[in-house]
Amino acid sequence: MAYNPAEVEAKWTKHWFDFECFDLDINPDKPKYSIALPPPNITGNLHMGHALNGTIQDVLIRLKRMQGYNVLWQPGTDHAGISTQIVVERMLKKEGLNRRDIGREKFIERVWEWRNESGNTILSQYKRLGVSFNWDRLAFTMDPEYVKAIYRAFVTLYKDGAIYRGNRICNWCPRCLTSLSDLEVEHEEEKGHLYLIKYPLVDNSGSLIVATTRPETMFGDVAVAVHPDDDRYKQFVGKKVRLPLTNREIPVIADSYVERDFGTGALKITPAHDANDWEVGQRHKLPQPAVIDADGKLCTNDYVPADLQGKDRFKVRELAVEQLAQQELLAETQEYTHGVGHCERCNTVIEPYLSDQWYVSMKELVEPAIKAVEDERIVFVPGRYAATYLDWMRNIRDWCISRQLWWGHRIPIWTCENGHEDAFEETPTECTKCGSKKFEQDPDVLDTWFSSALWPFATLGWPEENHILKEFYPTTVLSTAREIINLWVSRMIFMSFKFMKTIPFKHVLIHPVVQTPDGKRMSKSKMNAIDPLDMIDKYGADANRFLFTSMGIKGDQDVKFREDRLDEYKKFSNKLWNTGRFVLAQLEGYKPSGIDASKLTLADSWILHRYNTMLAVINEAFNTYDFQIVASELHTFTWDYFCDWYLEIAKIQLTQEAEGKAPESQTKKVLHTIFEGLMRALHPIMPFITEELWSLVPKNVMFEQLDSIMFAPYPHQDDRFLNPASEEKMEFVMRAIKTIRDMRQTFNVPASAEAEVIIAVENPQELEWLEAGRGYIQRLSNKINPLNMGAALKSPGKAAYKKIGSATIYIPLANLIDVEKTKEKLQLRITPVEKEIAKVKENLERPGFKERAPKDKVDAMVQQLMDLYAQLESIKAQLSILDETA
RNA sequence: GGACAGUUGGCGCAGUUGGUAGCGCGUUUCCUUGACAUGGAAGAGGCCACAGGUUCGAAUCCUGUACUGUCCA
Repeated sequence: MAYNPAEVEAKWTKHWFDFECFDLDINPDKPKYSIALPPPNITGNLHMGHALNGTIQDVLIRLKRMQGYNVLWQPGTDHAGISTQIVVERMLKKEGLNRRDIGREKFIERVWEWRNESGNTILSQYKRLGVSFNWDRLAFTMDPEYVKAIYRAFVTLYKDGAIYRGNRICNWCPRCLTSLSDLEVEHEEEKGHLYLIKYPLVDNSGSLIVATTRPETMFGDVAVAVHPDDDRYKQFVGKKVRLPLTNREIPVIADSYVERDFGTGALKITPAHDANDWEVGQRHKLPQPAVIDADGKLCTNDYVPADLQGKDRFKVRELAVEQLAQQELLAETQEYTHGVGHCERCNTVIEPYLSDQWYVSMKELVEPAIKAVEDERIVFVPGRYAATYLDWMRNIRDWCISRQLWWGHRIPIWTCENGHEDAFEETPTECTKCGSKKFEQDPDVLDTWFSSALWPFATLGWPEENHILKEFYPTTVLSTAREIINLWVSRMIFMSFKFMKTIPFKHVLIHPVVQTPDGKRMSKSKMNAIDPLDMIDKYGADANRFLFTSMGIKGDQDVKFREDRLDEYKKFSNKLWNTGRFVLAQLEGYKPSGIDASKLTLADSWILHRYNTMLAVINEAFNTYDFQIVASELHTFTWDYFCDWYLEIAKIQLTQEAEGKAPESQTKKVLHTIFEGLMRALHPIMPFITEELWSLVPKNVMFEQLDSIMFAPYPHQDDRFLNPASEEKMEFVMRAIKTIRDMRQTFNVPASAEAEVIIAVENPQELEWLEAGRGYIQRLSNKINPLNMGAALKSPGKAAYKKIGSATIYIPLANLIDVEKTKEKLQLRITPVEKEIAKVKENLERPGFKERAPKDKVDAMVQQLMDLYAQLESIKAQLSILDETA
């Protein structure tokens, strides 16, 4: 019977909500653990990054809840100024309207309507993953309480002089019609051209050739700059050139900003349309004529030739180049690849634009935030990302926080009729300076990241001081993507120091980027993104979560997404399911009770030992966020040890017991202990299937009362069941079994044929071990009859044989096999062993080895060589026996 | 241009302090045995990107090169 994830997932999602399992429960006696979910944007859809990150956080939250912590996982969304505005503007466009047609107030109403209908899509998508958010605490950056926090923060910073208005070049998106911070600009390598343009000297003594990628800005040129030490141009400094196409005269200046090796070493200076040029212009007190407007069109003013006014900047680039060529002022056009800034949201090419914007001064804010990471009060995992963060923070520039949008938090700066400007947390009634009652509010809104920067404490109620903030702040872990380190993590840290006087979180987990199977970044525009919801439909939420867990944190930067890995974990879900069906069938009517350690069989002791050592390993791996280890340990234990070996042995023990051939065993108790515990151990990773199976397992009274496995304790190593000796014994027995299986196949003994097996054992201890495992050997080595084991047994003559330890295993071949085929198979085994022997011999005979290497290493290698010789001899002897048989 | 990371069997990845290279998928052979064919058993398959260096010994440590990816300019 196959596992059906859809059914189980729907059932338990409903149960968890019906029983309010996800509501915040504050128990003052428990230690606290908290995580603030990086708020997805209301226009977003769940992508692989969300799914991976959501899984990591949920694994931690479920683990800590089971480990007895009082956990808070704060969910919510952010209002995403630009993205949301774009979405609603697009809807208006379909109605033939734009936002100015309906006005600011109506427009914002429309945005709220859209948000209330569609803004929680991503949260319901998260639900499919099984995340255990505190769903009763959903927050939104436009909630009235949250807005209070933003205005408190803004006004405080303003009063402290940390927020100021600046007139300078900002990143401008001519499509969104707003400024952007440096981080919202994406640089892409693009093939363009480097145009070499002749600027004739006014005194007719020749011309300077300047290099530019943007000839359309030339109308705003106010100078040509050369490096002061550049001998090629020294003589021209102070002279004037005539700006082509306009005939305006501009000076040649010297500035060490110019790179002599770039282009021709002569640079046009356009202060209004280039950030670096703006600085050069400031130094030389040059004017800043604007020639491109907010829409990205050439201005209608005296600087721009009449025939180009009002035309698009890219069109003008073509036209200008054409005209220059006609006038023989275009010296050369070179192919040139360079980085071009694009709007992160709409991909329009960014236009550097001179305007008034609001800035946050970073210098002081950043200081404690840098120190906290240097002192490791905040730890990045993997640690190398601390360098990324510190590098950014140490070279940080002031933050442009105003956006020319309507959707967002309107900047709370008000100016009275007499021109007095101030910041207010609430709409002012009276000017603080002149008592005027007439005000106008700044039209711009705040950068969405300004509000996100307050997320960890604003969601907990700040600026109100309440017990939740007190109990759960600072949060424990922040888990996020690395491209967000500068954009968000850094800002949360300095805002937390400013307003909470402490760190916002202790550990910052940076998860890998989920790439396409061929190692490319997934993106909607490239149409190569894989939808995690499709994957959940196809393979189940638990399989997806297991995959994400195995991608883990560890040290990886990128992981390639491959669907066949999901298929593997779907199979694992199915394996668990069927294991559950088998175990539950055995446990019908079983009442949990303690294990009597004195009655354990070899296999019982062994599996209990393995189980408990695994628990120690995964608990340790969780502490170091090494989720790969957690996933692989659980997978290996479940499948390779519990299913492949113990369950098969349990069948033997239970049959013998049922037939009265053995005394009452501990088998059911062991099956119960391990299976029940395994469900709890797997639960943080695979919440659905473990909840279903656990609900069916017989449980003790305490567990029976719980609404969910998520409230049961997480298993940990129980020292009473540690038994390393059982491992040594059992491994020897398993080796014997594997050897017999191998021999049967090597010698082509048909699976249906009963074979006699004789094991001669010199070492009495090994004989004892094999005797303890006699029943297992007989059954698991397939159709063995009879099985003779003893110290003084002799070779039965014409038989296949193989040595393990002091034991020689014989299988009389009689008429069981095809001699020629078997010889071929054996021949193939000689070369690898001979190669190995040569390698080890080379090691041993290497000059200096025996003298310098530690003795145990030398001994081990000698032993190894002897084993290899024995193997080789054995194969050769087998061949000669086969020859005789033929 | 600067920084970080990766390069191990056909594919995706593990390899802790240097000491016979492991796992999953795929592949070959065998097995319709009452938990599971989304399964079980046994195999085949690798000079660990390249070039130097340290060492008795390097996938592992150091230096450089190439390619891939990401972040920041």
